[in-house]
This record gives sequence, C-alpha cells and structure tokens, in this order.
Amino acid sequence: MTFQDTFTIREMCTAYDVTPRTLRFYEAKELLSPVRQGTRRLFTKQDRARLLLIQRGKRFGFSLEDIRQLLELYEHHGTNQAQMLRSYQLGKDRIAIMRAQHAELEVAIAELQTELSACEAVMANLSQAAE
Amino acid sequence: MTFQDTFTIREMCTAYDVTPRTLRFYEAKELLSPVRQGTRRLFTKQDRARLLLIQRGKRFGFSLEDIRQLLELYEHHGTNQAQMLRSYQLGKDRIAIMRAQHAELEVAIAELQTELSACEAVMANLSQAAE
DNA sequence: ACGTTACATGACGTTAACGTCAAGACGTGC
DNA sequence: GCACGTCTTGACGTTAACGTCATGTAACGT
Repeated sequence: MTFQDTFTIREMCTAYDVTPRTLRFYEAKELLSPVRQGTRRLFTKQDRARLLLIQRGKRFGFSLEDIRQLLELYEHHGTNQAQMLRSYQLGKDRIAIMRAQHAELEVAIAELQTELSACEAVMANLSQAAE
Repeated sequence: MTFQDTFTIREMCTAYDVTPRTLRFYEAKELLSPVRQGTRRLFTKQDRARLLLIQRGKRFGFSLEDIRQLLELYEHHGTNQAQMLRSYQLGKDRIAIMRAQHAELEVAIAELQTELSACEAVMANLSQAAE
C-alpha cells in the first residue's frame, strides 16, 4: 500500500480554487510540471508549492512570465552557473520592486484611510442633520 | 496674460511617461476628464492627480475599473448620499485588500531574501572551488 | 497661400490569461 | 460489456489595456 502524495486535477481545483483549464495553462507555460499516470496528470507537493507562489505573485501584479522566472530561482537544482546568475539578478531586481511596492502601499493606505475618515465625517453630519 | 495651469496631451505624455493613446483611452473609460480648447484636450491639475493615482493603482495590480470606482471616492463633490455610501464601502473593501497585500509582501520579501542569500552562498562556493 | 506640425477620431490589431466547447480515451460500478 | 463520470487534447472565443494605422482638421510659421 504505497501512499502517493499527489493530487488529481480536480482535487487541485477544489483545494486552490482554480479551474482545470488554468492548471493546464500553467503547465503549458511551464509553471507547473505534474507527472503522468497514463494520460492523467498527478500534481506533486512541489506543484502545490509552486501554485501558491503563482497565486501570490499574481496578487502582487506580476505576470506569469515574471513568476516563471522567479520559480527558477526557488529551484536551482539542475541549473548551471550562468542560469543561476541570471535568476539571481532577476530576483535582486524583483525584490527591489517589491520593497518599493511595500513602501508605496503604506502611503496609499494612509491616504485612502484619510479619505475614508473624511467620508465618515460627512456621513455623520448627514445623519445628524436628518434628525 | 492669463496663465492656464493645463497640459497638452504631449506635455502629459512626457511628464508621466505614457502615450497619447493611453490618455485618450483613460478618458474614454472616464478615468480622466480633460477640458477642451476647440477640439484639443487640455489636462488640468485634477487630471494629473488622477493620473498619478491611476499609475499607482496599476502597480498594485488593480484594474482600471477598480481604479475608476476608487477615484469617485476621492471626489465626493456632486455625489449623492447613496453614491457616497457605495464608494465608501468600496474603499473599505479595498483598504482591507491593501492591508493584506502589505502584510503578504513582507512575507514574500523575507522568503525571496532567504533564497537570494542561499544563492549567494552557493555562488561563493563555486568561485572558491574555481581557485 | 501653403507646407509642417500637433492633435483629432475611428477602426482594426495584439498580448496575456484564461473560458468554452467539441470529440475522444480511460477506468469503474453493475 | 456498457453506461457514466473524469480525464485528455485541440481549437476557437473573450476581456482588458492598450498599439497601430488611416484619414481628417486646426493652428502656426514664412
């Protein structure tokens, strides 16, 4: 009784809230590499980790191609030195972008909060005037 | 000698690094509302502020439609009460998303930094082995 | 008056990231 | 052994956010 720690495509879909089409699309774009049992896909633990990174990257506004290149960085197994240096540089650039984004988000959040507070003040006045 | 604080489309493009097509597109989508001098567009100070918010929103991965609705919040001038309440709620939702994104970014940055450090270690070994 | 820019409005093309549908293979219960 | 559900591979459709012409006009220098 060998216990294979793999998910079928349907299991993946319910677990990560995506469609089969999306998973096949990601495979075509070389973001995932499920193994095959006959003709069917079986998604490994690695695929699941990758999918989490993909979804996170998307929330940050990265393109799938951006993400694909970043994934290489997270798996410098069979990569040669030149390849590794490239993805390292790419990671460096990306982390700089993310730091900038992080700082900018703070500003944006503060500004939006100010707007919301102003909005609340106006609405308080309105409801008071209605009495 | 009246000094109009407006930009032509070309001035906007060079100032904000966008194309004329982009500005016209934003106008069509009601994100900008330049005044007209005859047939030509003149972008006001308000348009410039809006454009900055648009570009920032895009960096956060928001769609133009998301941004358009947020812009309404920043200008509750002629809006009625119902309209105001809606954009207020929308702002509430959005700021929650942004806060989550902010927290998630910290994690992602830390993880990526770990990868980069590991990468540096490997590369240091390689260059040492080459001696 | 006239050629040169700068701008205008369509209208069609493009890319990313999937959605949707058609047609076939594959295992599973009965 | 066959109906059924789940999977497969194409292939074409769709939406967002513009790019890229083609064609026309309006101001401006000479």
